[in-house]
Amino acid sequence: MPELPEVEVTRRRIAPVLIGRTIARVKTTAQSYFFLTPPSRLRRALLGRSVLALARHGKYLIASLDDGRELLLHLGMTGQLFTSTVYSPRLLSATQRGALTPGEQQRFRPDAHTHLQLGFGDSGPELYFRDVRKFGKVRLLDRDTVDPRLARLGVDALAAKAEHLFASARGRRVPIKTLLLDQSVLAGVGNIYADEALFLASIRPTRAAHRVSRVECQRLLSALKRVLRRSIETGGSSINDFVGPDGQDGHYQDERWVYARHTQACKRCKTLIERIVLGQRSAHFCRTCQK
DNA sequence: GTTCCCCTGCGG
DNA sequence: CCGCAGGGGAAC
Repeated sequence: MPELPEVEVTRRRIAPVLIGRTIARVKTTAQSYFFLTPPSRLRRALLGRSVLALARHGKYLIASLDDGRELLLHLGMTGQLFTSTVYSPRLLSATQRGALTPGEQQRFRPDAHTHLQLGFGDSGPELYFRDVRKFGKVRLLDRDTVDPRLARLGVDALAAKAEHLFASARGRRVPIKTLLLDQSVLAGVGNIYADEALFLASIRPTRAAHRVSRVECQRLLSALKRVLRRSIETGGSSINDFVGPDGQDGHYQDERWVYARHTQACKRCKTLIERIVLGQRSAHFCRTCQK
């Protein structure tokens, strides 16, 4: 679900309510592969700690603890990180939503999908990490240890240079979209923004990476950065599950050109947007605008 | 390189 | 019942 913009929106809104507060209560669900660090160890390690800084690399959030350790967070497909002061229907299942009378609000109640709850030594809001599908990840990193997942990440997409993309594409026969989604090439790009950037650069997602010229790589990366920045500005994309940490939906979905618009007319040329499958993921494009 | 898997819920 | 979902890793 969340790509770079949604993770960055989350980081910016969570940081002020997380940094500098002493963790006084930790609750977790039972062990599952969501926990790369066993929940019992996580509870012990976090108690009494505070967070000094919250950074992002690609789709990972990295909280620096005051004892030199780090907490890695990944939202996977359905991860939601938010505070107890928020309310959003996206935090409820459809059944629960249906039981609400229109306009009714209720405080979030931690449920079986709320895998991590942090309470603090003041009267301020608690922090929740909820994830229905459990594709998200939490890991405690000891001082001076390197997480192999982080180590494999390429340059953050917002900091990348076109020459890097071109060099990474050379000799690669994979579809250009598959290359964009490769986190060891550009960290942070996911399905929505790969499709959107390829549309804006007029390149078909299926084109072999080595057939994308240097100039096209420049256009592609510049389109990608533009799309990512604009999405951050508008609070990210709320198409299925994403809810901002303050409970607000993002609005970038209103500006998309192709993602999940298959069977609808291209906003530029009226050709029907197509949906194909590429590397087990859906890809959306306009065959008139993209070559 | 593909292919399958992890998991839960929604909508046709 | 089936297919689908902003993720990623491991196994052929």
